[in-house]
Amino acid sequence: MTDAMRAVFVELLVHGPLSRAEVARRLDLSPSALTKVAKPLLDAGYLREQSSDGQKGIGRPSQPLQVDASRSSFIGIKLTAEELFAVRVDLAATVHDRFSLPLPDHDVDTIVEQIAQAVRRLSEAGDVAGVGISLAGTATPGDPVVGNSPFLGWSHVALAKLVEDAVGVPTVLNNDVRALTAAQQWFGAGVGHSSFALVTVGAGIGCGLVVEDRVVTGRSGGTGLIGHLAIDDRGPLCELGHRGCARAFAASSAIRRSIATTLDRPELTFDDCLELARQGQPVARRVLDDAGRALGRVIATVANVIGPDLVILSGEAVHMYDVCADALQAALTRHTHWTSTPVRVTVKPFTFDEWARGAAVSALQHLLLHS
Amino acid sequence: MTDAMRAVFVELLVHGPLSRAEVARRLDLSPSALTKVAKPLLDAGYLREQSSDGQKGIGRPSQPLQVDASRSSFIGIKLTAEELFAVRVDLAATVHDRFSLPLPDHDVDTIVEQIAQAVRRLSEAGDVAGVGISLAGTATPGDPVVGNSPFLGWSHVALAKLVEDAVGVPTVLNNDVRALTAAQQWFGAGVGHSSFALVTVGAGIGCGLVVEDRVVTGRSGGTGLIGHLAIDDRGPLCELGHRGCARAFAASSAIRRSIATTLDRPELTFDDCLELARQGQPVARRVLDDAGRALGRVIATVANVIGPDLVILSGEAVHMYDVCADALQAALTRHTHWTSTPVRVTVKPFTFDEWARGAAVSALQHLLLHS
DNA sequence: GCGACTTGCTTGACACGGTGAACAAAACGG
DNA sequence: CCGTTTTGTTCACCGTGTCAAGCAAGTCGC
Repeated sequence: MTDAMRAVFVELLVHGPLSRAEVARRLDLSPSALTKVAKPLLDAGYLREQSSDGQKGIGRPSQPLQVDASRSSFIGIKLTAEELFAVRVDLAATVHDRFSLPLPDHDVDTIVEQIAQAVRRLSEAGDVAGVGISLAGTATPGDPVVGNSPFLGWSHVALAKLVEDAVGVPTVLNNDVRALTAAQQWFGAGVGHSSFALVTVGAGIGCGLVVEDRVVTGRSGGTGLIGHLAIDDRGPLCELGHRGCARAFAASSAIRRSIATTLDRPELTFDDCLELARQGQPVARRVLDDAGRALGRVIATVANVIGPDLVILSGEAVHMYDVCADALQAALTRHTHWTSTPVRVTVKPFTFDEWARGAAVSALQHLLLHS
Repeated sequence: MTDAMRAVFVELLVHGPLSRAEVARRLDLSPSALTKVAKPLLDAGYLREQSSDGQKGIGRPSQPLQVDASRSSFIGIKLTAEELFAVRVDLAATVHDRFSLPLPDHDVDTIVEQIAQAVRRLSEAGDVAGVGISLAGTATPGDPVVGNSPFLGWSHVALAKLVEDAVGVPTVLNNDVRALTAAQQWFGAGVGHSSFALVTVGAGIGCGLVVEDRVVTGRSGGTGLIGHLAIDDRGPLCELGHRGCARAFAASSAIRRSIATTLDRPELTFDDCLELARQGQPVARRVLDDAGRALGRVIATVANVIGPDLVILSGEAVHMYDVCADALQAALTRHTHWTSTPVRVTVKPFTFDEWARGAAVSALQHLLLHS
């Protein structure tokens, strides 16, 4: 696998079917290089030649090349405190199968065994080229060790090596938000943008960054630690005792708790709260406006600091967006630096699969680019 | 000039004298490649061979290579509303000469003529390989056009082309903070860090970023727009009407004004104010503590978002650091995300030359890497 | 309907940057 | 003085991509 082959393959994988000529232009290669490079990929079945373009135009019609996505599979696994979610995806990151298992305890051996079981179960349909594991905490592709994971109580656990030994498949670790960012970069709203941010809302608030086509890994794996960004020092308290930080305003649990306690209706779920706000219930309305404002300000802060082309909003609680969109956009405009126009915000609907899918894409990316 | 030659040259330029073997290891090249690559650079006089290492050790002693910094010169120019500051530097970014001119008006032709005059004056001592121009506003190396410069009242001015035509030397534009960041990356505190942030304090508050060894250029050239980051919505007003934004707390003019008006002593300079705070004058003390807190929070925000190895603090007003270090560090610790340790902050003394020097380094970097 | 034109793709000779193996050089240490 | 270690050089070679040329397959104009 030469550099050019990798680049051609990735270009076709990410930017869909393209003619050789077009790929050559994009990668700044000669047309002849493309014939030469595409040949072995076609022979090996990684690429297919689409019959005709359909596009009428002057000159010889192009014969677009396309990646045969079914040519190999990856497994992605997201670890949470209670459960393990696994998916099997093809090269285009389409989910073909899923599986989940409870995690009875946080013992390393137990978890490795559960992971191995999930991998075996999802490998029944055919060979798997790589396994990606994502979790909240410090982990990076290229390092087989989980640095620190508060929710599992782990530090310095060589998880990738243990799993590799157990299942015999190359294994890549990553932080969950960064994995999701990788998925957006190649197969989501980030395609075509060399620089974007992904902001997630859910149990917490996270942020992943892509700068000049590279997923950013900060010092000791920590980037996008915006959950505790201070918004208003008279706001509600978060679990760490900060007053008015972003997650105290906008995390789903904080929103639910705030509305449920004020209304003295402890049975309310998060979605009930959204519904109340939609109906105009004043307390719910106010809490969600505050949440929207906080998110708008978080997004503005990220946008001011790094100047991304685009901010993608996602996470388990993104569906709250339509309830607080006005407050969010207003705050975004208000806090955007005066020399810029507000950054474009794209809302990406979320299913819980996304976390595991991100892990799979993370493995795919790493194995494709660094081996 | 092959890629390898460029890489070797840059490695030697930035990381001082190194033996061929060491360079080969760092750049992942074979030793033989190094002999081959170094030959033409030595012959052309761009590299010199240091006689002996001095380092005693086993094995054949190494013959370190070193860039002959005097081999070529660059001119850097910083434009402000009233004046133009120019310096001539060598390849190691050492300033050898300086020159300044007033800018009678902001007419494009006038300014081009003044720039040409400065370049001619500084070229008397010998040929110049490139000119870099930095200014507050949107400009990037690689684009000959100044997108927008509020203080000059310019938009879409092809300054680089005009200057190139006038002086016959390749010309590179850049935003001033980004140019300063480039200088720190190759010749300052950023050397050896693949990811760092530069925060400047002075008339405004700015921020430049280096992520994975690349100076970040955001959407339409805007990165690090942290001057108006909201700190406390009960704080002082800035000139744009924001209450309690970073520059309303920590810009030098804001600090001076705040102390001078409270004490009703309009004659006080910024440095007088620092002296008062040093002596414990309560009003000055409070204003500078607030400024330190604001800066600490700005730094924490940047550090949380991108996770740099290091934050370099600089700018015309950095010398205020020793007056507000405690407040700054306290705020930094308080607002750093709980899973991280506070980022290391390095204070870089500042002379006004630095802006122009940054412009020169910016040109040097761009011409070396992209041609 | 035929040639002119345009664009896509392929072929084969070739240039060139970098590697690997072998070796020379320059120190140290017993 | 000879092994050991590390640095640096030489030279044959290989592999990757370019260049020039030509073929392929369509549209356009007359």
